[in-house]
Amino acid sequence: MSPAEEVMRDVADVVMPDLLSGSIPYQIRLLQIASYKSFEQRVTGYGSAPRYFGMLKIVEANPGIPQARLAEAIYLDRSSLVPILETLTREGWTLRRKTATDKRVRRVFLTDTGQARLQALEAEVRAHETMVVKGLTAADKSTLLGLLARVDANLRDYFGETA
Amino acid sequence: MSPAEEVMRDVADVVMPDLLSGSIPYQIRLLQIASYKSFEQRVTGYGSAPRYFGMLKIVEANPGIPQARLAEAIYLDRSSLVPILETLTREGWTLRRKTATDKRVRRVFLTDTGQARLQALEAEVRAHETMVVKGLTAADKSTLLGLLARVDANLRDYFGETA
DNA sequence: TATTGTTATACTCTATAACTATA
DNA sequence: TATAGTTATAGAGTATAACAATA
Repeated sequence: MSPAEEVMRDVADVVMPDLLSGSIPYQIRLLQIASYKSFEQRVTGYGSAPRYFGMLKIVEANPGIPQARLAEAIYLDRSSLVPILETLTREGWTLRRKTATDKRVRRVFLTDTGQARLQALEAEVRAHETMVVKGLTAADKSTLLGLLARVDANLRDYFGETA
Repeated sequence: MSPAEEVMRDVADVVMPDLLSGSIPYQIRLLQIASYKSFEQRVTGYGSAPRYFGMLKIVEANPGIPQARLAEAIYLDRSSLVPILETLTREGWTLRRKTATDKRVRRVFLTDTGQARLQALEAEVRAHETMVVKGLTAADKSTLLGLLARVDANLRDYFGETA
């Protein structure tokens, strides 16, 4: 068997192109996938809530937010939010109330038990974040968030110009 | 109408919780979504290839890589890779050849035209990256990649310990 | 006319399990 | 027994278009 006929048997032997290793969007993408997977794997026992933790925190901070505003805040079409709220309402996290002054609008709230369970979930979220940023000093984290914010500003400019 | 009855009309009025603004995994997640969306919106005329650019670069750097190794390199199940390769092969980017020494294995290559078109696509990818990191110095980019690599190391440790 | 929430629908992406052929 | 590729299938998650109610 000539060397050219041998078959690669181990991922460790795969050559990663420099272009990818040095690409900030590519690294962010890989990191996001790994971070999200580890989060979902670790945080169990909260039904569908972990994946909507950010959204639930926004509801907590904006009690009675209209569905359309909530959808915009998490960059979803308002039709995509409907099944999510149905699930979270069925699981007891959220409730929707009609608005007296504008009968088109339904306002979203946390239930009392949703509020309480969100505290417990938040502790798990913080623990996960601690794992993710282990070894980074407060200055490192601040630097990282600052650089990510600058990248985010570029993307907002881009969408602002093209929208 | 009492103030409490007024309805929020603008996303700008939504309060973003500090926990989210200061969360590195959450910011990475939002950034990834925005970055990927801007990339797909900008780079057109290359069929399905833009979303698999990273994979195509890995094939380029590892000509003849077995499907199973390629799937591992991009963190996909090997069954998920099959329809992707069927599409890219149908569009003329890739080809698969059986291996003489191990008849189970199919090795993946770029076609000549795939190789040539990948050069043109790469120019678009670089232009997109330039937009994303606009305003960052070489030192900033290096710092950002270094901090992301440290986060990535934490996640690899985590998966290494739990797998 | 425009907005809100909803429904119907379709498409993309992914994993799991089971199969075949080979090793 | 284990591995490589495939197929069938199912489940998220999302968007678009069209609708009724309301502004």
